Amino acid sequence: MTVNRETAQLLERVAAVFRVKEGDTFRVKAYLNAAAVIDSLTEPLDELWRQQKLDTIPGLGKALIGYMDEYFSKGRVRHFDTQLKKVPAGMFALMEIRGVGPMTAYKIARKFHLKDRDTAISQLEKLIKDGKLSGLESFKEKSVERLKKSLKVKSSGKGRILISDALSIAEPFIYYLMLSPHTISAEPLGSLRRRLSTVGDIDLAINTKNPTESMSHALSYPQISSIITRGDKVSHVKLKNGFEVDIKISLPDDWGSLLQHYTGSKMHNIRLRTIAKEKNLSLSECGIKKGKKTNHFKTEKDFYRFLGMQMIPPEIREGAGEIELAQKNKIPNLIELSDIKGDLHIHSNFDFPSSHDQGNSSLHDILTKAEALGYEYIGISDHNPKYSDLSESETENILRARKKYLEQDIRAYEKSVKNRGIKLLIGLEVDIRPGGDLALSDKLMNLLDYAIVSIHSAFDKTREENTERIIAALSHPKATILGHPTGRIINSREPISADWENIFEFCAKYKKIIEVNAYPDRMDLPEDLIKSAVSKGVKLIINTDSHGVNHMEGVKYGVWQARRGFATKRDVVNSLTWKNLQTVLK
DNA sequence: GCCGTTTTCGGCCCGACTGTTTTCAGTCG
Repeated sequence: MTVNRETAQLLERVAAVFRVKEGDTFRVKAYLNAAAVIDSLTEPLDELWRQQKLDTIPGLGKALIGYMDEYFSKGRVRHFDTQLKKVPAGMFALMEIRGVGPMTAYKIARKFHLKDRDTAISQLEKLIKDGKLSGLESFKEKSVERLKKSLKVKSSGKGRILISDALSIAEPFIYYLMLSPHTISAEPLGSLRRRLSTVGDIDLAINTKNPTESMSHALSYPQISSIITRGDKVSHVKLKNGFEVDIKISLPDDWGSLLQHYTGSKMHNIRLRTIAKEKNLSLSECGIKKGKKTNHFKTEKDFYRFLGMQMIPPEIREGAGEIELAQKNKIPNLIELSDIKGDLHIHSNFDFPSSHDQGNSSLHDILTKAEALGYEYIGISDHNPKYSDLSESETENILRARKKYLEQDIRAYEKSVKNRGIKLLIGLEVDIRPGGDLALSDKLMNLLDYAIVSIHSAFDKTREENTERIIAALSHPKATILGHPTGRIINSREPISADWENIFEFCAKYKKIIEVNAYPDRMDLPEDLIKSAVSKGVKLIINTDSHGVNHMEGVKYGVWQARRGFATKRDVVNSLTWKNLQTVLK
């Protein structure tokens, strides 16, 4: 578990104790809000604490910052320990079951003395089996059945998945929804619509004049294994592949309100409603209430306009200042997929002793795909030849042979299809070694059109060491691009620790380019670092890191990620024409 | 607990769904 999730969970548990032990619901809200904010951070909380930047996090005030100080310096918080001791610890395990909140969990854990977090669930299962649970106050047959169902779901439940995987589940469902003559339109909602790199639940919305028919059509989707809740406006189902999907329905007159409401984020909506409340407006998925009159909205643009602000793109609705910008009409024109004119991080299948995995597509296939994507140029950036096994002259021979091979290939391609003249750059992805030197000599670096430099080893160096090695690597004149900067692999490897402000200042000064790697399990840079880079005037490049032509279509993930970091066309060098790109790479 | 272009006090988003409590509490997003 990451440090952010651990800390958020601690706050959630303390909040749960406050919830069941005293009446102060606003303190509970404050703790849960802080937990949600910490969860949404992409930088590790302990890192921010070391840099004394906790006071920049909204929702953390004097008291909580004090507790965080204690937590990170001593490993525990006395006040929290005192609170947590007031309840049987088994309740925290029960709270992980869907439909079981603090009150229910506490009621069960107290009655049956579930004191152990690790065994509480199995004890609960036994209690149900023995029929002892229905003895509880206001917990009858139906509640037990519901609990049983949730326990089943829990055991096969899945965590957050990559946006690419979420889309592959959502898109066939949306296609199915469109088959109904009652469906006017259908869209993803929530984190999927905001294009987060990972998605928990999949939410889908249906725009229809016949809600009853549309809901029953949706619930007949053949991939559904069970219907968890069923309502006129909202239903919740589980698919055969184990993922859960929320289905929301709206009439055309309320489509804008519904999209706005369920796209969130929660923080965005809370912020928006707090502002609206000051004008005596009440916001919900049903529209905007002013006194007794409810205003309806067919589009989100109308919804935001009514509130006196610009339409806010879904990707930046995180309650992180975008509302204030929209009120001042200052939402930037975010980069779009159609702005992208090329991809400079593509691995080919040219065969040589490479330091890491090679691509599996030929240049011919890569060019064909590039043309389909409407590109003006591409760059081939295979990994450098093995550093320790080869002499400099052997490496040189490989690089020269590769250049010859690729150039032959592009000439053959041009002849065969009379293409529009896609320009080819022959580059390399060069390892940044643990000490900051490159895995290619200065002399050989000069054979390249450009180099992407990336960390592929020694991820656990200190913040200072990583900062130094990255700056050292980027100091080579040919090292123009820093590839997948943080090295994170979502759900499997943490980002490296580095002083990014320092690195970005170096990049701005020496015109080095930071990659936004669009590979779905990388999505690297994280969005808050993109924001920081953009604010310092650093140029970005959105690359796919393709190891096969099908990966090249994934550029959209990088564009979405860049949008989440407030990047505009001006910030992204592969939106430049071929001519202008060449001057940037020089 | 947090927060502030009407505020350092007095507010704190809003509604759907479920089950059981005949008017609401708990949970979720």
